[in-house]
Amino acid sequence: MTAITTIENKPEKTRERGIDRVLKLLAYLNERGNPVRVAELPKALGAPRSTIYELVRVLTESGVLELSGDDNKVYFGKLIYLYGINYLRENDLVRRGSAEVDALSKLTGETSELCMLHRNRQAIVHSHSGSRPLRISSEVGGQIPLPWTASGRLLLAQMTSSEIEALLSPEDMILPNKKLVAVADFVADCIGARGSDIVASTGLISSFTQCLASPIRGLMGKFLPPFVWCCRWMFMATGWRS
Amino acid sequence: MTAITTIENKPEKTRERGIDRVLKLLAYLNERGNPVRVAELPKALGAPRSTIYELVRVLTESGVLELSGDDNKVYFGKLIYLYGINYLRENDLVRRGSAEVDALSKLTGETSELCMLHRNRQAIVHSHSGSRPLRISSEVGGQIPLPWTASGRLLLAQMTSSEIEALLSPEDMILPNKKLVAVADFVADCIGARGSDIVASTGLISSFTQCLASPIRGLMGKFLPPFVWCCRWMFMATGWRS
DNA sequence: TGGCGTTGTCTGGTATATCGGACAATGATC
DNA sequence: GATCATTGTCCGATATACCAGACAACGCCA
Repeated sequence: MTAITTIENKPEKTRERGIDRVLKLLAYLNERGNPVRVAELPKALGAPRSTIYELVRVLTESGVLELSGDDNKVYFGKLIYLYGINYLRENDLVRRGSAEVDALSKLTGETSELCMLHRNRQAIVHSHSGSRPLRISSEVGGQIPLPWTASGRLLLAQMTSSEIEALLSPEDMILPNKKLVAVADFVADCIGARGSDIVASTGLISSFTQCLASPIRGLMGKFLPPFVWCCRWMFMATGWRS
Repeated sequence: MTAITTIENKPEKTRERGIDRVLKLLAYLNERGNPVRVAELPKALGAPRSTIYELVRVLTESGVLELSGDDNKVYFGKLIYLYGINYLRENDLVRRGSAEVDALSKLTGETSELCMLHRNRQAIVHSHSGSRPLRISSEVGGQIPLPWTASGRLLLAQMTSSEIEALLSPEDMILPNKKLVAVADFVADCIGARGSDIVASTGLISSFTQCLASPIRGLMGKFLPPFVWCCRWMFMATGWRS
């Protein structure tokens, strides 16, 4: 469910600092969402082969990345997971939000998820699948195009039209059912979601699916900077019980 | 529950690559387990002030780290969390292990935790608190001295005596009740745990507490390299029901 | 079996990141 | 108000990381 993008391979002869390359490498792996062959990283990241092999060596030695499989694929390692759960110790939002999502899912029997805006996608931070035999859910860590869901509209509700348009890529405007979402319509939906406590969408990901999304606000009703969080429910329309 | 260590500040005039400094910085924050003032990092990491301020700037800009509070403290950012949950997509062990831990906790009513060996500590990867009014648990992400628990003994069971001794620091041999664990006794416990399916300890962290630990093995009964995983139960002795 | 493309490692040159130290701003103390 | 210690930024020198390109090994294909 994730789109693959390749970083522009500008043949400009500027050296790049190793740290910057590492950050891009991690972002790329996150964007891909699965292990990637080391050999394809130089081209994907627009970096020299020797540089990439050396960075991967350093990062796998430290445990930040791990090599897997027979064809020299690389992905996030357990150290990153360990560091990541440290984040929760100082950030109640994800912990409490996850607990609320679990509770909501049990209450309604439907898939509930905690999402955040990450770059130009929505990232699934926590997910609790519904209990009904037929249900839909996203994979935790996955990144979904914003135009596909009500939560996508809600996450962009506080932005200006030009800010919203800057985040959209042509391939993300195409729904899984191949239908095209008009940019103008999507922008209007986002702006229309402004100030709403709940936003709904129907039949975007597939027929009969509905998405309800609700913003997570900070104190005094303000959105948490940078306005990235929301809670959403994904369910088959036929099974909803209020 | 974490011990604070400072990286040796050797005044050797060797420059250090930025990536290496970043990895040490992340490891230090993980070890500390809470936000740290940026100003104390140079000394803690044995690095020049300008270098550290620059690295922190780059990492906070990218979202890997976040600044918090009024006194310029830094800790892991949401990007690290996001990258970390990606790890789960390709690593069933943590996901299934966490589910098992949850199930075990519900079954027994006691605190259950998934742990791994990380450097010279045991790291709490997942925890599910018991349901009884009085219960003990560790904080996810926290790192606990190995001599304090049965799981510590189990995690080191496959090592040689000298390997075990190399991992022990004097301050970790002191229990929360101020009693000193003899290195020789601890090493004997570890070696004694070899091949066991379950290891128990009583009254280490506090009187009346018991810890049961069980190894997580790979196929063919082998420990998963590098033999880092186990599941443990922490409970008050008076409440145990088999 | 030979040719080809890809992968992974290695090496020396040079562009620049790292560093020490200077300096200004800030807050605490006397 | 002066002094002191600490913090955070800045700058030029230089140690070295980054890079292009060479090379060996490997697998695939005709």
